[in-house]
Amino acid sequence: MLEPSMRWQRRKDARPAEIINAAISVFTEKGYAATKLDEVAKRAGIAKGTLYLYFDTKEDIFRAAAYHAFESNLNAIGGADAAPWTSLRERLPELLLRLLDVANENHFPAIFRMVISESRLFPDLARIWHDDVASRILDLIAGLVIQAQIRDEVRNGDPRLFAFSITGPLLAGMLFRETYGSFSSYTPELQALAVQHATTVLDGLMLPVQTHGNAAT
Amino acid sequence: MLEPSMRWQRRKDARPAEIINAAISVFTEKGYAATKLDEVAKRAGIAKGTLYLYFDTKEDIFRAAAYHAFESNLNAIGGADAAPWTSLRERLPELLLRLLDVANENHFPAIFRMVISESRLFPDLARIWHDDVASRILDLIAGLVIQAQIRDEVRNGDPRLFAFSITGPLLAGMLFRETYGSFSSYTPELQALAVQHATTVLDGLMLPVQTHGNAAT
Amino acid sequence: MLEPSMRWQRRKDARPAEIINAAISVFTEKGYAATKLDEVAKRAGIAKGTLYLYFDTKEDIFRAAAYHAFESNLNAIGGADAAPWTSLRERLPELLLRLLDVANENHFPAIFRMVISESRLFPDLARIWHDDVASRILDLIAGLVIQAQIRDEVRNGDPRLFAFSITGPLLAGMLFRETYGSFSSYTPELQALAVQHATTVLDGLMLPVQTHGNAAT
Amino acid sequence: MLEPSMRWQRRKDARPAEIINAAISVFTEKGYAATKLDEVAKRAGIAKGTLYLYFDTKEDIFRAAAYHAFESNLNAIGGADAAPWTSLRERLPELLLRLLDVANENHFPAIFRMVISESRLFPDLARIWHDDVASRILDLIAGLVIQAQIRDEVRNGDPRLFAFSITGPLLAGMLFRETYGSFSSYTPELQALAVQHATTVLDGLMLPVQTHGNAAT
DNA sequence: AATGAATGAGGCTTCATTCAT
DNA sequence: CATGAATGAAGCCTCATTCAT
Repeated sequence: MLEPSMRWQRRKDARPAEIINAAISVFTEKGYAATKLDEVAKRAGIAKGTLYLYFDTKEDIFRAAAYHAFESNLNAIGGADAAPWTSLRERLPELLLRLLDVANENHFPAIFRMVISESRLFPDLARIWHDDVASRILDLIAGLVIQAQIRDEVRNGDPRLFAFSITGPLLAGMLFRETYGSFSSYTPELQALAVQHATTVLDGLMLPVQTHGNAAT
Repeated sequence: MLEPSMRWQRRKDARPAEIINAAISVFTEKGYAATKLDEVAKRAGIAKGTLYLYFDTKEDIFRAAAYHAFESNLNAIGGADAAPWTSLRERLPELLLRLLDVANENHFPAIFRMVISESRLFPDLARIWHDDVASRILDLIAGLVIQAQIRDEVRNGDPRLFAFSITGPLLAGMLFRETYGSFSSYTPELQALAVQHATTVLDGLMLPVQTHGNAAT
Repeated sequence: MLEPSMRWQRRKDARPAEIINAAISVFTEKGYAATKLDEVAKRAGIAKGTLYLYFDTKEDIFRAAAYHAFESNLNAIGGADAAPWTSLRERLPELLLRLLDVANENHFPAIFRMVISESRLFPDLARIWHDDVASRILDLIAGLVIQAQIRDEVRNGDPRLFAFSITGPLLAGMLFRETYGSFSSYTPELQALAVQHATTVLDGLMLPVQTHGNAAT
Repeated sequence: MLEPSMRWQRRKDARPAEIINAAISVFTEKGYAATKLDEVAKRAGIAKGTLYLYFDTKEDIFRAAAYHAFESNLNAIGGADAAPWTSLRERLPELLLRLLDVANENHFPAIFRMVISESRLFPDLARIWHDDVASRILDLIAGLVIQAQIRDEVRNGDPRLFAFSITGPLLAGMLFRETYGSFSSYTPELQALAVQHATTVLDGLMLPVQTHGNAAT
């Protein structure tokens, strides 16, 4: 009596998730306008009309897919914050690597790219991504900077701009791979970028000036 | 090796600049798919049919507009390279500010955003942008880094990744403004970001440890 | 000559009355095209698929519903004919009132309206309604008129056209209420119309001319 | 110089009317839902897409067609009112005949039938028809009755219900022809109906009771 | 017999493209 | 050269019908 038609029931429950996953893959690949619902349905292994049993419009499907994609990234952000309090110097390298992992696991680059692409057509989605993902990451980093400033570990300066200095290169690297990855002869290795940038942003590019010799021309 | 930009010079002079400019404005605003040729024609002050006297398809118009937009950025890159050789420390702050100015003058953020958005639909355009704009900027910066490394001004490390450390935050800031600018309560001031980031990336976030001796290795 | 209504008796008993009743209610409310079988099923308290155990197509359901609705009106007509023979003057008022009652009891106005609406799409249904309902009512009235003419009670004239004179106002009143009833500030009271029209059609609108003598009571 | 492209211009001006005429013919024939815009376009001699140069939606086309159809009937009503003041007895016969002519010239029966059919889907249209056409005709007739009552020409009674007595048979006759005309073996001749009904409604069906003989059983 | 999830043909609507003027 | 009315292919969406359970 509990499951009168278990297989169907299970499908019915699973359908929305299947559709959303298919939708995410097509929307991130083609963009909203160039996505045909036939294609979404095909990837979900169903007929076009079946989509409408679970969603009302193409826009609805897109929103549901976006929300879902946002959510996984949103949830992941909290996890990155769990580290114990140590100095920024000790913490930053692993934090950047962890952000990278989390980002890749959650298709962050592709979704971020989609947000950029569709933000004009769906400003509310861009706002949600901004509020729930982008701003949170920046706040997380800026918060660490502020505490390090309080501890006199980090120099004076706008912590929010420091957050851009810290995360910007990784973001740029992700977008580079996402946008040119299919053909660029040189694509940045993100792990290496994270490691090197952690050192760079902490201690700077400059070598200490040699006390006896001269530095530049 | 002659002029790679020759590619899109073809027939350029035969095409009214108004169409190209109108097209750039609409395409960057709405994206390729959401752009209607009616709108392009209206902004160009001509009838829709007239577009077809100069271009064969919507795609052609888009390519021409993109080429033209690329070109202005491409030309601007050379100018940024004209500075005399001084130390990176002296040069970087002004270079970043100059890049910022040049970028804004040439609508770099909007065009970059468009390239990101349409790179899947027009991979060849993304490749051209990559080859002629993105890679050149990175090469320019990486070149400066290499020279500074040779002079023992800059520490060892992958110069290309250093180029990401140097330019990434500005890029991220531009995209932030471009994408969330219309509603974000906090948008980074790019001038301030350039100035602060120049210092940050040169000397690092860290304050020298105030013990008694010297700060870093 | 046997039973023309036999046509739609076929399989009638095999079909749940709930479906037919639900169908009548939806079809008369929305019309054929705007009726969704989902709605019919819901009103019948069954699943949509169950409809197809009893009917082959939407059209079948519509026909069955129409037949059923016709039948109740058809049966009712006979009843109206049961009165004993008296003069038309005595009989007409009560006949009109009775027709009105019978019509309302059998949802005649709504069904008539449906017949009018769908007669182009289902001319065979319109024909059945015409043969079995409309013509019979007209024949019934015309028959009374003819008998009254034979008795020199009623003036010469086409009895069929007289039947229109007798029944037309009531029909118009019903349609008026059916079509504009939901918003008209003035809707005719059908009982009052029947009473007044009976007098009007029997004796005319005109008052006897007041010359010297008097004509009627 | 006045007409740079006269034929096109003329077409552009004429298009809406052509479309509306085609639309009226299809909508009155098939009803709103069963009408395909392909069919409307075909009858208008244009492609489907062309409809959208002049109207926004199917509903818009329907409304425009309905308004146009209403308007011609509305305009016609005024004309029927132009007669000089005489007695109702003298005036009614010609008035009914004129109403008939006017109705037929303006496709009144078909449009009325359409209003009945679509009044649920377009209650606002039904209201307009009610306010501008149906009520006006009734008011016109009721007004004549009232004046005749004031002149002691017509008996006491609700003038509005009298208006139903006067016009209802003609309306019923029109609907009869409209609905069953294609197959009915007997369809009322409307001219004859108008003439006979004028007499009937003025003087009644009844013959004056014979002074010496007796009439009925 | 009953269910209701799934299907896909068909209609409305958009807009790049054509072409008569 | 320029126009803008006209076109029709293509995509979203609905809903009658099917079918696995």
